[in-house]
Amino acid sequence: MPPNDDRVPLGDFAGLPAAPARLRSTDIARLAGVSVSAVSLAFNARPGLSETTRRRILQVAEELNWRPHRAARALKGANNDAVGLVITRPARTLGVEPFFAHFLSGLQSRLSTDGVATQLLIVEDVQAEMAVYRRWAAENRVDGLVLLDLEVDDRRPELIAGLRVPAVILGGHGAPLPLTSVWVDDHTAMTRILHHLATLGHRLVGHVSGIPSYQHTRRRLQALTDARDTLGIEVVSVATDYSDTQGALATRGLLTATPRCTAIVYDSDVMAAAGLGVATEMTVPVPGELSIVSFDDSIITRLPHPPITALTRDTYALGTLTATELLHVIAERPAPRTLQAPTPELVVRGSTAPPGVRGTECPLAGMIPPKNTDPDQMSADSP
Amino acid sequence: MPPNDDRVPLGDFAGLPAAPARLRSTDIARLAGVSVSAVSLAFNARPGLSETTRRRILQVAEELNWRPHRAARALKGANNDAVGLVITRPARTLGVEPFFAHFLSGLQSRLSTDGVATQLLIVEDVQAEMAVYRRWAAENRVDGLVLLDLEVDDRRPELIAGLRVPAVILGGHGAPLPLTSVWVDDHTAMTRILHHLATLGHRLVGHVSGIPSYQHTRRRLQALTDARDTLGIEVVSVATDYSDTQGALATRGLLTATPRCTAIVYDSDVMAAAGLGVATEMTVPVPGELSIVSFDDSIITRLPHPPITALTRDTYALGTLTATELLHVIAERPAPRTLQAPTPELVVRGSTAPPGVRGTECPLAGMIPPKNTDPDQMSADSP
DNA sequence: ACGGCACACTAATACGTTTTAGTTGGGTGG
DNA sequence: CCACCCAACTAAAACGTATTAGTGTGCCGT
Repeated sequence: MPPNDDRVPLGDFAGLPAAPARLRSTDIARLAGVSVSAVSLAFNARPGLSETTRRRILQVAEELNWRPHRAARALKGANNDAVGLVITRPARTLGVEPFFAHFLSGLQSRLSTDGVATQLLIVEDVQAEMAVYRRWAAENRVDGLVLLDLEVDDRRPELIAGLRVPAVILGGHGAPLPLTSVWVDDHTAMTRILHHLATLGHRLVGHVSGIPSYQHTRRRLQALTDARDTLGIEVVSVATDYSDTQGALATRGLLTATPRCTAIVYDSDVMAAAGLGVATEMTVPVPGELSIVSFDDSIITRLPHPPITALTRDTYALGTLTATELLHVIAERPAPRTLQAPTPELVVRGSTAPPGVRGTECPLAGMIPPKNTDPDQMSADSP
Repeated sequence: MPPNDDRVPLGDFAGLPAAPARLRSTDIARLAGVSVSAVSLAFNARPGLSETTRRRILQVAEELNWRPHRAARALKGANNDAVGLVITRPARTLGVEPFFAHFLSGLQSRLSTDGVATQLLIVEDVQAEMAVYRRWAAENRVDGLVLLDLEVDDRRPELIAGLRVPAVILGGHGAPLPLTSVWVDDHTAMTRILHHLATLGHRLVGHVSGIPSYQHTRRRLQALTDARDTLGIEVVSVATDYSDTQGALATRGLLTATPRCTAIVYDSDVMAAAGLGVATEMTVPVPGELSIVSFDDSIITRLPHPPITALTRDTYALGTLTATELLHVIAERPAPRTLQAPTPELVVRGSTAPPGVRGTECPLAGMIPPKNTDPDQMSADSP
């Protein structure tokens, strides 16, 4: 029996509840009076067709809203027009972290200009994450991958390189990596913060750090160690999981210790804001008796009073940069290289001041902007 | 020439830089001593194989990290294990809005339990969005779609229904829709806010609304109109695009008008926080002379001082609910139905109080939560 | 002892493209 | 006038799996 010649190729299905028959390239070919090969050539912009024929084919296809079936196309080794992004943090906390949303927006925005979509998946742990990479590679599901939160001794780059999937790592640096990497100079960035605090006169500084196994956390910690000699600053670091809960807890711990630090640096905006809340609650005036700096900037650091001094970087742009690099890796398969994103700049706001300046009898006076509406204190994003 | 019998099926490629040959079901079949059909039966859990054979096949596949090529599988009409989500808001603002991040987290988290990924795409306008739906449908790229931000005369549901793609709409209600929809009773929710304000004694209330063409915005506006008769409240509404900039602008406008409203309701948490900033800047005490309520709750409403009274809902759960429903629609293709998500509950915090109550000489006294540090207590003090 | 039948499995074909290897038909140079 | 070539197109062979229609077995009841 000849294959499905009984299909209605162009039924008038207006108003019919029955599903319309799927069009195939043969249908287009027939209507355009050419062969299927010609249709393929037209759609892939390959030479071997007269301009008139090509246009006729495309027009017929356009009229019928026909497009090559992507599975059939992928079967021949074509691109998937999709890149994968697997996230291993707990899903609940994901929405809280502005970094992800911004990064994802930038990433997807750049990819969209090439018609590439993002495959997003949330998993429990690194074990599951690696299983997903295996699966996707075996299934040929994505054209490329983005790796987040590179750890110290991370086995994922090796796995992915072995699977021969194009990928870009965010945050990798140091040991030669088998994959292209985009990284940020956290050391210099952290040093900027400490330099600011040292200039103000702070000598004992607290640090509420993120997950210590992440490479970028390590770079920040290294900067703290180096500052001891360079800037004469002593730093007490507390590790957390980036949650506001742990950020608050760590703050409470730092503020009850003696001698008490006069400034605290937070590895994320969420924790910084939570820390500010704790300080307020404990009636520790900010910035009168405690200066607060956030390593990450977002709406969360700009909204509280006082607004929080923070390192600002264009996370959205970091996403587009990563996307551009990934598209390049997919297209050209170049040798791995390491790319540096711009180092975050310090934006001084109301939460930092010289240490030990007591407020008036109203313990919160320092937090309240004076009657005048001096815009510099409120929102100006420059030192 | 026989097809690719020259391929090395099981080369020892350890350490070889050359890409390993892709395994196919024939390779697994040969190693397991069965036919390709048997491999297929094993992988699709179909009857017709002895348990021993099935296990042997699966084990061989496992050892080689082989999995059916998804394109070939999709060619036979199988699922894509991916649903599509097209977003039409400007990419830059996306990261700012916690709603999206939470919703997406919940959605993807639920989908992940079924191994389904999300295809994310950001586009410029509705025109482009509909083109994407057309393309994805023609290409057979996704198993289902999620529609956001349903507008008043929205043509998208009709299009998607015509394309025969399973889909779930978020926010649709009223006119019979051709697709399953998950909606929230914004009318009742808004009425809860207004009731709270009316009880406190407010009579003139400002409203900083979101995009007016959205259906959920319409429902909220209707509640405002109804409140005029029911609660004796007069409401002045200002339309914005959900950005903090426009939220601040609208607030400034409302606060300089005479007579000045004694409370402002914001359609989003970002705008509410921005509004609080403006009020502080203009030295309008909150909640002394101005009460502030946010329609959406997030970390942004909880962090400022005073923390902002808000309608709280589990956006994450809204995402999982939508995902569950979509998976159901994909699997069963039931007739369209309308599903109601839980109505948001009002959480009274420090930003609302009876109108016209001046504070002490320290204008922020009312804003500071008491010594206790229990966040639950901060939000549980309902009227 | 034999038809029948369930079971375990296989051969062959279909899915809808892309690609390779042709096949025309007309023009061109010698 | 012929050999040759090029442009324009087509026929047929992949791509890797799922499925349908079988093919042998061994077992059962009568």
